[in-house]
Amino acid sequence: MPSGPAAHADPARAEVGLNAVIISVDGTTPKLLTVERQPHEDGLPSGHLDDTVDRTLEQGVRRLVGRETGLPVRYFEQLYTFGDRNRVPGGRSLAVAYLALVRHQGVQGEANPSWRSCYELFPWEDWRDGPPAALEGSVVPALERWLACAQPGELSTRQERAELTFGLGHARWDPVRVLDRYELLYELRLVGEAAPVDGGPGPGLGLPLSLDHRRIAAAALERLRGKLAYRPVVFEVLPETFSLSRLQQVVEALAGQVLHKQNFRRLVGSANLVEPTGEWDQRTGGRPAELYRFRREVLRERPAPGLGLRRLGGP
Amino acid sequence: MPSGPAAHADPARAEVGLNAVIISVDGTTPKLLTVERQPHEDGLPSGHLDDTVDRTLEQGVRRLVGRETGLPVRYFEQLYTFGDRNRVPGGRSLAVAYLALVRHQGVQGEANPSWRSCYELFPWEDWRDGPPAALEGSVVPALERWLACAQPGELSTRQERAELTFGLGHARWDPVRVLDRYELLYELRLVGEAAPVDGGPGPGLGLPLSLDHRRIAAAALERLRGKLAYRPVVFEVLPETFSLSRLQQVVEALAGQVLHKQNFRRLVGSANLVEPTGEWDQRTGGRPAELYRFRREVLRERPAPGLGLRRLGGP
DNA sequence: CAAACTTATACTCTGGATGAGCATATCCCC
DNA sequence: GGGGATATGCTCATCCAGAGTATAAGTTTG
Repeated sequence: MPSGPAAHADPARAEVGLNAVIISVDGTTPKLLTVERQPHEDGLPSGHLDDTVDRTLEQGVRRLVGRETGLPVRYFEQLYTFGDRNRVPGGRSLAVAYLALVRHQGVQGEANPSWRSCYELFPWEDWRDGPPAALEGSVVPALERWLACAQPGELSTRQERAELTFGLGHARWDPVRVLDRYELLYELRLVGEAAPVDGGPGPGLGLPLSLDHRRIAAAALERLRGKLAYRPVVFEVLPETFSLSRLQQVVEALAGQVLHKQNFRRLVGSANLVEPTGEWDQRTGGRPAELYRFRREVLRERPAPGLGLRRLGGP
Repeated sequence: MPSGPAAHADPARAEVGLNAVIISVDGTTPKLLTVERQPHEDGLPSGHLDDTVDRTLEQGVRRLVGRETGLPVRYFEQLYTFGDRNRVPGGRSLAVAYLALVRHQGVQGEANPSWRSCYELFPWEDWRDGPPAALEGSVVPALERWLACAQPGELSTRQERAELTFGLGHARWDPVRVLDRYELLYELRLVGEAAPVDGGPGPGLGLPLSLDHRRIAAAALERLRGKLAYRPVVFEVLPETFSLSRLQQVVEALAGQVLHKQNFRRLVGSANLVEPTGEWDQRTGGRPAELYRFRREVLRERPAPGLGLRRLGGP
């Protein structure tokens, strides 16, 4: 914020870019929206702040998402502002990134928007069917090479970092540390945006995006997973009514982890975030499930009590 | 981020402002640095991004802090980007706010920098000597008036929000919810920046700052208190060596809460964040205290294990 | 139609972390 | 050397998260 009207040397007016990481859950798959930025190169929906119409940053993002996707966004949250001069070719571009949550629905438009599984971008993040193949197959060997070529003094530090980041050794996998993991893989040149190292495994892990967009997506997934535990954000990707099993399914999809069913129910119940509707879902294939509704009043009670999952507890 | 070089209609170039909330601890008082922006009006150190010298946003803040205060900053963290068009008089100003931590030392300069107690700005946030006077004296009565004039449907919602935000009724005081509290007080017109309501208490609670700077400071304190629990940030305001009591004192100052001494030690010990130096502080006035040093290696182990205070546990 | 299976829901047990108190050690000051 | 103050070590109760077991209420199948 300027100390005065800053009349003199025109201090660095910068273009204000906006990026949106739009996330939804389709069945059991968490998805994010990409657009075609070049032929055969996808990236996040992006645009610029337009001073003539956007009163706030969030309104700018809202306009941008509307234009590129037409999706009705149910939740916005500012993620981070990127301002490195060398971040994009051609000089400074300041970009404010937002996380947006929507209920899943189809999209089409001239920018070729499409839904991508989050785990297409981050194949090592989905532990619902046990340790992901990408971990054992690519990450662990690469980590071992990285440890092998460490300076003697660095070794224990590298080792500890690797174990904590990827939950190896004694450490437990922490679903939230998405960005840490992406950045370590970037250092290891295991993801496509980083130029592959000689003799490294060919194409790189996961689907690359333009520029640093996959990094931004990692930050978004990290933020979302973190928030699941202490803010009621899941409900923004769910329909009006849902069974508790569906709620758990969606949380598991986003967290990339299976949860203990009974304990999940206990927590949801004690958090007082949902109320029964009296209706029942008959299409379960077993005993019908009661349908619940999010008690949206809790959003007014500002310190929203959260889902109760204090730590995303895995099995 | 631009889809192309954006040559055409010059999409909304904005001035990029920078704000810094510089925090340290002086004895048992957490302090933040203000500068004189107008005669008799203090605010946060602010400036603009300078494209010719600042390669990154953080470098811009570093330069700004250096110019206005000369303080050596030990930790930077981006807080939030404010972009409302009507935020400051005279059109859009985009401002990126940063939290900065320094070891305490004197400052002087032409902008009249001075250290202010955080609790001069937020008198209701310091619970170390029991419930703060400002709570009982001003906040609670104002909350009761606010509840009294609620619509019938709103009452329970308002009540729940008031209780959760300020730890009244069954709810416990949560040291982290600094911003929630400030914003509620702003709505109640209890803080000086908001125009006083008719019949409201005169001057408003706490020291006001320019524009929305006190709100930014609240966001900073909230972030810092939150981080105390899971990232080793306290050490950035402490000297190289310190006793465990001093460490606890500083945490208590920032958290605005007294902690159980024995449990604090247990946690610090198990978190493995500090190591004994073998030296002893003789000036304790009692049994000498062993001096410890932060194991700075843990910062390399990226998912920094945190202080162990999973919740800032009060008595 | 009954057995087998699937899914939902309820209750119990256990280990660990957290909150709180008691006890001891080592200094200073009088 | 006793009292006060601070540091440090240990124990106990409580709560909660993780994990297991049991029951209810449907669908599918022989």
